[in-house]
Amino acid sequence: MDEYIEVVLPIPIEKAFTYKINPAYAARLRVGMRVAVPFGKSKHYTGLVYTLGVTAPTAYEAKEIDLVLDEVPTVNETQLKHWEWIASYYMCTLGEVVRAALPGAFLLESETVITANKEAEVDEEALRDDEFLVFEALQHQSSLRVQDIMAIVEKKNVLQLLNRLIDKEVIQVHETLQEQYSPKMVSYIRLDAAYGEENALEALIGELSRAPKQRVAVLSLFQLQGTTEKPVSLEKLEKESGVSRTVIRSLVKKGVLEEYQLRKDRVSYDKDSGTESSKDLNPIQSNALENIKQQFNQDKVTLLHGVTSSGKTEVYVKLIEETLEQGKQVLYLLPEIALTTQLIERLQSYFGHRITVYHSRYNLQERVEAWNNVLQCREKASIVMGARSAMFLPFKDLGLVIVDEEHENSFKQYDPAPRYHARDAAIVLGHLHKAAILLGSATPSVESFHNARTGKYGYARIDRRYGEVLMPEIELVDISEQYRKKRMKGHFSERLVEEMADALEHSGQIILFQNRRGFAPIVECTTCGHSPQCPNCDVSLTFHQYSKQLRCHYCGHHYGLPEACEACGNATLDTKGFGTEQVEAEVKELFPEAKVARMDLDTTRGKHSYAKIIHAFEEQELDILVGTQMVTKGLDFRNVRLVGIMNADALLNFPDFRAHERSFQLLTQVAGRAGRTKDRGRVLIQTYNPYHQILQQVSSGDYEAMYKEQLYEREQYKYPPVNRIIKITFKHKNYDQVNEAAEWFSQGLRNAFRSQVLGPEFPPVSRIRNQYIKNVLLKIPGGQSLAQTKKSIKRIERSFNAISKFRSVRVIYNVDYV
DNA sequence: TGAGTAATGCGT
DNA sequence: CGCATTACTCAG
Repeated sequence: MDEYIEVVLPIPIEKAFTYKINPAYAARLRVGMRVAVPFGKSKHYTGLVYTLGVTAPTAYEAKEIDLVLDEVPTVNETQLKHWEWIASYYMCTLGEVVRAALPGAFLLESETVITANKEAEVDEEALRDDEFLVFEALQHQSSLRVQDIMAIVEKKNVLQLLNRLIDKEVIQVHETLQEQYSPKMVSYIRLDAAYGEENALEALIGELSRAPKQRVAVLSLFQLQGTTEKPVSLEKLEKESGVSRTVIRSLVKKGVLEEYQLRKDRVSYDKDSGTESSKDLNPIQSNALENIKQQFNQDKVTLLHGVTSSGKTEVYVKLIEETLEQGKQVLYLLPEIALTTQLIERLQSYFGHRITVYHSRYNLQERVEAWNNVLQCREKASIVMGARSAMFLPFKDLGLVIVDEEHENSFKQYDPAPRYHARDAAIVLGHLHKAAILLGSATPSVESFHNARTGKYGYARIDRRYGEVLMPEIELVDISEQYRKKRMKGHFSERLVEEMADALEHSGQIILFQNRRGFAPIVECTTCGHSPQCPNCDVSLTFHQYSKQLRCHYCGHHYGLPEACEACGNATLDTKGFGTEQVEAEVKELFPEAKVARMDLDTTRGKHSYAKIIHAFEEQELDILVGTQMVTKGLDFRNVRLVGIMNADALLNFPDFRAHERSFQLLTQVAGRAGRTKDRGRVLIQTYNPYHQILQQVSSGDYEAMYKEQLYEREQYKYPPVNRIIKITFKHKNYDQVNEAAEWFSQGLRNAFRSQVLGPEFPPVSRIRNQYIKNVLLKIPGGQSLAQTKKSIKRIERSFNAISKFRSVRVIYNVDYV
């Protein structure tokens, strides 16, 4: 009797696929193991075993799996449950969740490999130009990938070419499947066993008298082995003896030394770190801690609302300690951007080697190791700190989930699917494990605060900064008035320049925040008003001074700044608006003595560049740091005396129901960077509109006023938290088709939901990478069943897809769109 | 999603 | 007409 299983593939297809299994495998197959399976005509994919022992399909002949890739399941049942929830809640396929959840190295895909056909004689004369190019390339390289061929012949479609080459018996094609993960091996050196005896060694030294370098190597090794019990690595021996690796290798060849390999963890910390005991809490913190524990006892998700630098981390540390004592695991989620070495080091000083860090800057191999550490419940994975994808790790027994900076909207994945909110998905995960769940923020999201207010969540508050540090003094500067009086120096008001000079004089540091990178967002011809646009997207190109380039921030298209206007030919191009680059340039002019650095997407591309800038600022090698959002998150600099916000209006005027909430959060967070020690910090906010409610609320630090006002507005206009929203996006390269499709779909929605449908509307940037975009917003009132609503949407989608002209329009769902 | 195939477009 | 590009279908 053949046995059959269901397999989930990491592709956006709703259903699982049935495969036949070799009876030899049947006994050891478990749900959650990875298997390699053939899929389609030539592809092989990695899939996850989803159901065992299903009945044989009748409608088709199931294929047989290629290979079982695991000894033990890579994914546990709790994870599968959690992923199913994500797929159904966020309206995507389980396969898409699997793709996002598993480290890339776990998901092997077959690749077509092209090799020369050694058997057949090739008649070079009979080859066409492009065929000859491939033939020639194969004389130098033993194998080529399809993408290599594309590069060689500079064409996208190489299928016909390959087929001709196969016919002419020039090449052979086959599929390979390779495990991408390999443990890191380190070479170690020891004396060959034959020289274990003292006199043998002495004789050896004598023998080597004519090879001084080799002799030094042997002596150093002997010395190293004498001082430590640990094995001596090749690298260490090289360093200690000052002898090159060729000399050592020649000794290995002679049989004097022996080289052997040991597996090494890519991610490891000193065993000694983490000995520091946790700090005693001040009364306010202990109070909060007690409060939190009480809420936990009632199984409530709890919101810790603590102002910037109030010492929330210390409270977390206490909770983590207690969880570890119960032998349970801890998940500590942070937005990517806040995962700075600063915070990680701080936690490591308490918990050291018990922490595993998991985020996007880790490479494939490191992620696999982290995954396996969690899977095996190793001590070093007792605490996992990471960005949103860390919650996909194979936890067995979570006792505590912390979501820090809970309000950050970067917790919501935007593209590709699954478009999940890590905070909300982590809460669900926590519930599955029956773990305690804590959300932390200085500026909670309106949603979470609302949940706390209505009693759904527990609530604890710390409203004073740690160590009696005062909240910074916030001053609003009216730049429209300054412009009128011609008091502005570039984009700097008189007040800001004064305060900067003062800060520098007292050797305090300064952070300047401008929410735009590049030099100027728009270049405009003063003669004809033309401004260069991106050919692929509906946006003006941003000017970048350092590269003298115009650049599109959506598709990356760029070219050198033209000398003259492309439309009228006059050399009268001017810039409009300003970004971080320009702020940096102006600062350098205003304060030529000061050391200035810039921190934005452009300066933090490299793997370590981010850490470098932060480190330099920490060590006070820099006086002024100019940056985008990046400077607002989780950084803790002792010596910042002044924070300047170059233009608050750019934030406030965002066309989005969350713009005000977000502005409040962002401004409060940046402001919080100032004065983290005894000296009271100063914050200057430049704006055209100093009487704006939000700015008033920021300067008085009145979170509740902001909350009340926002809640009122959202009740009026039926936005979250009173309603849920699903954004449905339509994408197609044809303008009319998007319009028609969106119109048809929203008509269907209106029939079902009437006035709850908003749009369709073009977003501010209505074309990206040559795709036109139109959005429809569906508002779902509190009482309405979400599951039922989604079913109706799916039903509409089915009839939508039945219309052939709509089928090529991509439909994207974004549930709880932020 | 991505590979294969059918349908359509393009230049001579 | 021969080839290349694009659209569409389907996978176990």
